[in-house]
Amino acid sequence: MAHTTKHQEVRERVLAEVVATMAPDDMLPTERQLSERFGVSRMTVRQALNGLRADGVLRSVRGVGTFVAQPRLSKGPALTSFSEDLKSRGYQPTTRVIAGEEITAETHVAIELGIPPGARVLRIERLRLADGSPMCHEEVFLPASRFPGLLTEDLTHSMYAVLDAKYGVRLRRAQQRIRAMNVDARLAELLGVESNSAALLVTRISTDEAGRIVERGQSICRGDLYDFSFVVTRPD
Amino acid sequence: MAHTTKHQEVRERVLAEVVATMAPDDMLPTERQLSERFGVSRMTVRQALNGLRADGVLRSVRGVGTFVAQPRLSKGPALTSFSEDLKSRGYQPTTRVIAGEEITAETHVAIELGIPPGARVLRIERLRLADGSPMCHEEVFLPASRFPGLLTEDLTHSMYAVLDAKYGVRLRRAQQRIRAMNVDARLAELLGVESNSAALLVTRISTDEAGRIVERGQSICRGDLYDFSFVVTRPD
DNA sequence: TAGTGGTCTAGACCACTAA
DNA sequence: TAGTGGTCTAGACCACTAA
Repeated sequence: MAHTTKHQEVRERVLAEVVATMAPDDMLPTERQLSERFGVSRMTVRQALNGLRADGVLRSVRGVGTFVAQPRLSKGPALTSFSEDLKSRGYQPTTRVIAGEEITAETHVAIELGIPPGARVLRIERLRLADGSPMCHEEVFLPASRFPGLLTEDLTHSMYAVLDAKYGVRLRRAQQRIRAMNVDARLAELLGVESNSAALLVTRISTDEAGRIVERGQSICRGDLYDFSFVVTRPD
Repeated sequence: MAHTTKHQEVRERVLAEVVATMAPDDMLPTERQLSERFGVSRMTVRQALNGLRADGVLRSVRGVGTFVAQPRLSKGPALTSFSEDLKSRGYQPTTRVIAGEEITAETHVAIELGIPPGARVLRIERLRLADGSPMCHEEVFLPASRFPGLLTEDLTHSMYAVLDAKYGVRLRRAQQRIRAMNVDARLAELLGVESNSAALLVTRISTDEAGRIVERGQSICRGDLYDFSFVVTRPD
């Protein structure tokens, strides 16, 4: 893993050299000590620790210190690929690639990807099926510069697996948004439903382990076959 | 709202004085300009903007600028009432009670509530509006034995607040399920949309702090006005 | 080249705790 | 009082873009 910034390096070293040797609730060296030890300013240490605090690895108490957190139970829905999802439910996932092309990003896509407007992006349009029945229509945008040759890969299975195997990119989290929509005639035909049927429109912006935006994806899922379940809790 | 830090104040002022006057994809003043305008250092501006970036309000591109993100009038993963949701976004929530009655539970409702089939339940049907526009249609079932007199209460505001104030029942978590549906003619008229429009159908089973099931609710939310946003993470 | 956001420094002071 | 993390400053340089 190539690190480009000091705070990323500090983060890795804190994990490997400090946290790894400690138990939950142990107190870390102070920020000033870590700053001296790693030869960086305290603000840089804080940038590294803030990431670990946000990820639930550490927790800090003002006036006291910074502690190793209890190992976190995974909460909330998981980021899984369509292929994984269906396999774990006993279906046979297949994929029909409708389009794979390199184009100039529209403004809003570029901004969502965090790249300059006018930059080149890969657009991949696929139909995902379960046991041969269309389940959802998927359109994904990725920065072209980061994934050279992706379009020549086999995209009839998990694209996420290709990103990992070929580019070493592993998705870590995604911001998802769910809306309802009526499908138009073209989508209706692709999905095998009547025109104007209700569908779930799921858009997501996925980031890798370094927090960089990897893809902007959009899935249009058949309303009669798909639902999303999750638990919500009351904030205290 | 009492602000304790400069960057919180900067955040509020950026929202109120800058973002509020702009459209999605518009570019904000530069960080250096904001720093001068608000009389704080650039690092403090960045702390404020970083929060807004994390919240999806802004998006930045290195070498280019910082932009207003597409708006999301979205519901997060917290269990909040419709009334709370809308107030926190600056809308005026109102409620039209369509029905409030005590009936014999249908089998599947009883089972979802964990009460004997044939037990009495309260059925409350309401239309929820924001600034006078219909947002969603709500149908809630509660065990009648636990909430005597609920139907005579004022149900034109938050029902959850009534449950708390009158019965000491506070909802703690809910299992939610989101699907897409086409609205029928009656719902279309209530919601002020065309017949067959897509809507989000959200069903939930809510439990109190003791883990007892309190309600089985169903909201049909206008697809053009509502969405659900949440973050998913990859399990390790 | 000029301008942007991203990172980093070497301090300073503040709020809070006594882990 | 001593020590911690939290905030903030006034710079500097870097990576990147040409919105």
